[in-house]
Amino acid sequence: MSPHYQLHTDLLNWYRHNHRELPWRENSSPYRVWLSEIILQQTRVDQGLPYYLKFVDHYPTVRHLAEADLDLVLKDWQGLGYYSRARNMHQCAQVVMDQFNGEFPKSASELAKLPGIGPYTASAIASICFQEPTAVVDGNVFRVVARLTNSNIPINSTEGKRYFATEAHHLLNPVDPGTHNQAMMELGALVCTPRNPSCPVCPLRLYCDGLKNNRVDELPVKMGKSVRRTRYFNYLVVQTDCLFIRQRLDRDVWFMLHDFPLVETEEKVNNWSEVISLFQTKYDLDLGNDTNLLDPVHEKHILSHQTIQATFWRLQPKSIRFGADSNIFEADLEDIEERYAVPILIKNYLSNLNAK
DNA sequence: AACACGGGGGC
DNA sequence: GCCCCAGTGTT
Repeated sequence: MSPHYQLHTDLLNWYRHNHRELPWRENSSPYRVWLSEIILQQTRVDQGLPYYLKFVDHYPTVRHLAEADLDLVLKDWQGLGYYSRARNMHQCAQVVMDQFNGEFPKSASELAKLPGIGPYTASAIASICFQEPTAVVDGNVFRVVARLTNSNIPINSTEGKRYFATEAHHLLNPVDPGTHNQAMMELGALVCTPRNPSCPVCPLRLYCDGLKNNRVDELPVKMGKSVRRTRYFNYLVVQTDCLFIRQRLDRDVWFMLHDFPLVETEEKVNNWSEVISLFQTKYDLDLGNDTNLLDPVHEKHILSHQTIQATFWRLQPKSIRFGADSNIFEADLEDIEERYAVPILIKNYLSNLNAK
């Protein structure tokens, strides 16, 4: 019998009575578990749930997803963030179709070779769908184990990753690893929360060294985060019947999403003449006479590693032309709504445009 | 080993 | 308005 038998029993009893009813937990196929895990990486359940339902609806099987157009997949993903997840998910579906005959591999080590599937997602699918005894280590598990073991090792250090993965493996319930893993994560989400955890009702309170030492509020320990750089985006918004947009194809944030013709500057640009000059240089912009120049709109958009100070330079030209080698094209609002994925910064701007 | 990659919620 | 959350891939 496992030395953690009583802990396992208490945890599973708590899970049985307190877990949330979520669609991917009923009749879970590997495809649906995979879909939910990809969507829920770095994403709260509340935010990811509507996306999960949309993807199951639009792409009921891995074949549907594999055969779908990437731009439409990105459009369905719009707003979730970390768009490489959508690209890797799409590619993964194609690999599963082409190389695995439409069936997900059953072991964590095989799963981890697929695009977008790392150690966490591989363990989640293998344990939940195929009962492989492999421990998941997500942010919840890091926190639960750090408190349980009263460990000061930073969870985002190399040593921490190794240590907490080892500890999570020792804690794993070999009888039902899939449910155990889900219970650990659910405990972190509902009870052992980052702030104001509910220790008095925690099923593991009697086993928790952090609680015994009154150190729950100090755990887990984390190393300092890097600084955020500031970038200045100058967007040219051509307000005619259509809008001029472009797909972002450089190696940069929001890869493959769409925004407006853009000149990035080191400093904030404050006047129209400088903006027009910059666009003439970069895009070979040809602006007719009698162009109506409107007041610029300023928006600040904060990402995890950068702060984007965006200025929307709005103009209403009689005629306008961009150089032939740019990938700028015209689309109306309806097209953008239906077909072209845009960052939230752009979506919000367009929404305000509509409201006025 | 360090960095890049979004967006939303809590206080 | 600021702080926090956090898997995977790339360099």
